[in-house]
Amino acid sequence: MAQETGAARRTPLNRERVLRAAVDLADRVGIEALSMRGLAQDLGVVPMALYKHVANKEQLLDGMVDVLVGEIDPPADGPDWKSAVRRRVLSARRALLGHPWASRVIETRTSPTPGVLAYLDSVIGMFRAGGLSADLTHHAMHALGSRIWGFTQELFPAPPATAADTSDTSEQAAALAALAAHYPHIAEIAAGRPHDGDSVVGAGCDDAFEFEFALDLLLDGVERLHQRGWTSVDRPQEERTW
Amino acid sequence: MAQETGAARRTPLNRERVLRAAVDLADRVGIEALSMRGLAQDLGVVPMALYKHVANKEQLLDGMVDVLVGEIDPPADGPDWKSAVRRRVLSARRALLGHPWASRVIETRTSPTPGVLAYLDSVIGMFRAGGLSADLTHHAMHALGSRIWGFTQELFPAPPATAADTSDTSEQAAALAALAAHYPHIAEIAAGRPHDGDSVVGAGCDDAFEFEFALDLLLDGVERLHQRGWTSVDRPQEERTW
DNA sequence: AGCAAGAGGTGTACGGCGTACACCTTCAGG
DNA sequence: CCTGAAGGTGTACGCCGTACACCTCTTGCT
Repeated sequence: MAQETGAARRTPLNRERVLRAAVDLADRVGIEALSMRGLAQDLGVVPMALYKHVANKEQLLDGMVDVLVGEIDPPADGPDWKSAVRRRVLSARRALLGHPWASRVIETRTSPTPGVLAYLDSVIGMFRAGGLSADLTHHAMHALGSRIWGFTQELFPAPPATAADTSDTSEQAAALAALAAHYPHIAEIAAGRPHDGDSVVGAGCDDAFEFEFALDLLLDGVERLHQRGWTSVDRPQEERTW
Repeated sequence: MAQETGAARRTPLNRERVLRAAVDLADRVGIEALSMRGLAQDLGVVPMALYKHVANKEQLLDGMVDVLVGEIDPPADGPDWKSAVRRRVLSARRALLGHPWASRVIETRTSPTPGVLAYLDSVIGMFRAGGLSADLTHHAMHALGSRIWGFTQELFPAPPATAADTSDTSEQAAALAALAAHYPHIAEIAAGRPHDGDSVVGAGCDDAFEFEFALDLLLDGVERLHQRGWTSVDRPQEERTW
C-alpha cells in the first residue's frame, strides 16, 4: 500500500491488453476507423505509448488476427476426416463471425502469423490423417481458400440499398422493380429468398446456409476425388473442356 | 490553330482519362500507395482538379473496378451452361489478372457498381438459360463467391519468405527445415509442389491450376445437384452430420 | 542505503493523406 | 459583347502513422 502514492497507479499496459482493446475498438467503430490515436485514447494513454508494445500498425493488425485465431477450437477427432474438418471450420466461423473486419484483415496480411500457420497446419493434418494424399490435400486447401476461416465471401455487402433500412415493404417492392428493369436475373434471385431479415438491411440471404452449402459442395467434391484415387496428373483430359 | 495560344493547350481531363490513369498508377505502385495527390501529379494537374470528375476517392475506386469489369468478354453461348460459365469466368480472370489490387478493391466496395451488377446478372442468366432453378442458381452464385471474378483467394500472399528472393536452393532448404520443425504438414505440402517459379518469390503453386481445380470442383458439384433435382429443402438431412 | 539500468509513458514534430471552399480562366451560345 | 458554366488552382484544415528525445518509475545489485 505504500506503493499507491497519490492517485491510484494504473496497471501497466502489455501487448495482450493492447491487442484486446484493438479488437474491441474495431468491433465498435469498424476497421477503417481504427487508429493508433483512437486506440490510445481508449486505453487512457498517449499514442506513442502503444509503440512500446507493438512495432507498428501492421503488427497490431497481425496481433489482432492472432487473438481471434487463438479462439478457434482445437481439432477434435471425429468418425471421418470430412466431418472433422467441417466441424473445425464451423468453429473458426463461430470465432470470427462477430468480427466482420476479420476477413479483410486476414486477407491483407503480407505474411502469416504463427497462429495462422498453426491453424492451417492442423487443418492440413486433419486431411492427411484421413488418408488424403499430400497432393490432393494441397489442392483442397487452395480450393477452400478463405473459406477455411468460415467466411462467406460476399460478392458485395448489400444489394443496391436504395432506400435506407425502411421496413416499408411497398418501398422495397418498388426498389426491386427498378432493379428488375436493368438486371432481371438478379431481381429474380433477390425476390426468391423471402428476406430472412436477421442480418443488416435486406441482405436477404441466410448466411449460415450459404456458407455450409458451399463448404459441403467443396468437401463432397474432394471426397469423391479421393475415393477415385485422383492425382494431379489426371487433370489434362478435363482441361480441354473448352 | 488560333486556339493554341502560348504553350500547347492541354486536352482537358475527363472521367475516363482519370480512371484509366488511376488503374495505371495502381498497377505501378500498388493500391495502398495510390493517392489522389499522386494521381494528380501523374496527370500533370493539381489534386483538387480530380474532384471535378470523381466525387471522392471511394468513387474513384468504384470507377476503376468498372473499367476492369468492362473488359470481361461478353457471354458466348456454348454447348452447355457449365462450359459457358467456365469460359466466362476464365475471361474475367484474364481481365483482372494483371491487376493484383482488383480483388481487394472489389471486396471493399460498399455497394456494387452498374458494371458489376451487369456482369453478375449475365452470369446468373447463363445458369438460368442452362435450366438451373433460381433457387440452385442463387446458392451456386454464393458458393462461387469472389471466384466469379477469377481470383484464387490466397490464404496468404507468400510463405514466411524468410530470406528474400534468393535463388539459393540450399537457403530455401534450410528455411523449409525450420518451417517443418513447427508446422510439419505445411512443410510437407510446400515441399511437394516443385516450385514453378513463374510468380513472385516461391509461392510454389501453379495459380492457374489451383483456380481451375476449385472452379471445376464447384461447377461439377452444382451440376450434380442440378441433375438430381436438388432444392434447398433437401438440406436438413445433411445438416445434422455433426 | 545508494545507485545504475531498463521498462514504460510523454510531448513535440514531421510529412503525408483526403478534401472543403473560394477563386480564377477559358470559351460556347444568346 | 455578355454571361454562365465547365474546368483548373491555391490555400487551409484536420486527420493519420510514427521518429526522436525526454522523463519517471521500479527493480536488483552492491
